Amino acid sequence: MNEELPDTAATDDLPEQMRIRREKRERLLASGVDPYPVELPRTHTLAKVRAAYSELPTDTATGDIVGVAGRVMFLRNTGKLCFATLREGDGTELQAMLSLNNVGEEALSAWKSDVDLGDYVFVEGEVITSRRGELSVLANEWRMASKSLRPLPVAHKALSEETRIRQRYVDLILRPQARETVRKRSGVVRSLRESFHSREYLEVETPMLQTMHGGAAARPFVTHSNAMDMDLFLRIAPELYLKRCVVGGLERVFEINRNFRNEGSDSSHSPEFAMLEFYEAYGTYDTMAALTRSLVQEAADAVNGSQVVTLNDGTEYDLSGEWTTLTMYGSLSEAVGEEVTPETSVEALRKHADRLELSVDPKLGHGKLIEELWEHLVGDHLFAPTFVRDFPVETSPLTRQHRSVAGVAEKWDLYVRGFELATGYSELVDPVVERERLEDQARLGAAGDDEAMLLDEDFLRALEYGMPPSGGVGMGIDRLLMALTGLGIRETILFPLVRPE
RNA sequence: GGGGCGUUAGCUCAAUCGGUAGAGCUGCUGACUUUUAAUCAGUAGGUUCCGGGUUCGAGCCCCGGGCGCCCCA
Repeated sequence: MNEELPDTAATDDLPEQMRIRREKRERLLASGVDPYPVELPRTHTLAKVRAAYSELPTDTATGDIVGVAGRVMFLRNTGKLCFATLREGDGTELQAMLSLNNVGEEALSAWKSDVDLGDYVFVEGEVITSRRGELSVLANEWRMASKSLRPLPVAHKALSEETRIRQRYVDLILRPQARETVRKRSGVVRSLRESFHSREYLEVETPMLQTMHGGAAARPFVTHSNAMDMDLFLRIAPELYLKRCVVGGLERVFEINRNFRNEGSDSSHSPEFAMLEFYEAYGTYDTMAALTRSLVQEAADAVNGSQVVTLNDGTEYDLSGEWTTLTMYGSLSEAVGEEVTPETSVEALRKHADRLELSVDPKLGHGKLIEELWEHLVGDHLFAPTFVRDFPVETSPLTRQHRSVAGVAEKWDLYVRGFELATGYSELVDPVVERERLEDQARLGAAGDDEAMLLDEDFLRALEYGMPPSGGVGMGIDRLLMALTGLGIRETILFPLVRPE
C-alpha cells in the first residue's frame, strides 16, 4: 500500500479527520510532549484494578493511587468533568475520570483538545466509583501514550465483511467476537499440543519448501531458489516427511503448520491453511479414529468447557460420547436402495448418477464415481460427527488395502457439520506396493493430471528400510475452529489471503 | 471459466425518469462536574473505485478495467 507521508504537502490532501489528528500530534511535539513516549509509570493492568476493587460500592473513594493505560474507546467531555473508557488487550475496560478540581485547568483543557477516540492514554489517580457505580480512576495526571492518527469506524454499525478481513486489526479493536475467535484458536492449538504431549508424541517441523510435492492430490505453488537455480514447491502436505520420521524410529510424531494448495477459495477452503498431521507406529485406522475423537473432544472442553459447543448462531452442537461410524459402500447402498460394492460396474454406477440427475465427468472410474455418489447422497447430509470408512482402493493410492474386505482401503473421513474435518488411515508400508502406486500416480502426472504426484525416490528409499505398521491422520485446524464455533473459514483465519486493494 | 449483484463523506447507507450528491453516527466550535450510542446550539466534510464514450447535462446510460460478494461448472 502506498501510504501518504505525513509531511505538510500530503497532509493537505488528507480527509479532515485525519488531518486534525496529525495536527494534534504536531502540536504535542511542538510543545515538547512526546505523543509516543517510550515508557509509562503503569502500576496496574485494567484487569488488576477491576479484580482488586470488584466489590466497591457506588460513589466510593478508596484513597488508593494507581497508574493505568489503555485505548480510549469512549469519550464524554463535559465542562469540568471528563469521562473516558479505556480498554486493554483482553477486552477489559475501565473508566477514567478527569475533574477540574483534581487535574487543574491546563491538563483538563489539554485532555479535551488532544485526546481522540482510539488514542492510547495513561492516567494516574485514585480508584473510585462514580455516582452511577462505575469503577473508575479519578485522574491526578494524564499523558498521551500513543496518538492515533486514524479515526475508528463507528462502533454501532457493523463493519463490512471486506473491511473486517482486510483490516483485521480494526476488526479486533471493534468486535469482541473477533478477539474471542483468536483466543479460541490459540486455545485449540494449545489443547492439541497438550493432548499429544500427554500421549508421548513428539512435535516435529518438516520442510515447507520442497523439491518435490507429494502426500496429497492438489496443485502446488511453485517458487524458485536463486542460489540453487531450481524451482521449489510449497508443500501441499507434510505426510511423506512425517512417515520418514516414523521410519527413523520417531514412533509418535505430529506437526501443526501450514499447507499451501494452488486452488480456489470459498467458505471452507483457503489456499493457505493450517494442518495437523500425526502418525503413530502400531496404530491402525481404528485406534487413530478413537484418538482423533479424543483430540476434538479435549479441544472442545479446553475452549468451551464442554463437549456440547455453542455455535455462532446460538445453536448447540454435541461432540460428546461415541460418534457414528458408517462404511462408504454400506451407507451408499442404503441411500441408492440397491447393493453397491467394489465390484459394481462403472455402467451401473453411472446409471445411478443419471437417475439422480447428477452430472458426472464421463472419464470418472469406479472409485471417483463412488465418492461422487456418496458425497451427493450421504456426505452432504451428514451433520452429527460421523466417521465414514473403507474407501475405494483406487482413489486412496497411498493407503493400505483392507485386511479382510476386498477392493476397499483402510481409510476414513470424519464429517462434522457437513464438511470434512479429518481423514485417517492404516498406512501402506509395503515399499514394493507403495512404489507401484506412486509410479501410477507419476504416470497420471505425465498424462496431464495436475493433481497427481511426483515420484519421490527418497521417500521410497526410506520405506525400503522398513516402516512399522502405523496409523496416520490429517486434520484441518481452520476447519476444527469452524466446527467448534460455526464460523466461516475466513473468520477462523486471522489474515486470510485477499487481493491487494 | 460462465452468470448475477455491489463499489457514493472517516464508518454504515440513501439519492425517484439522466437534472443542485444527502442522512445517521463520527469530526470541528461553543455550553454543561456523574457520562454509559449523553443532551443542546452552530458547523465542516465528496476524484460518487479507475479510464474512455453518449448527452446541453452522468452517481445513474454505453464500452473497457480494478476490487468484493453470491450462484453455477
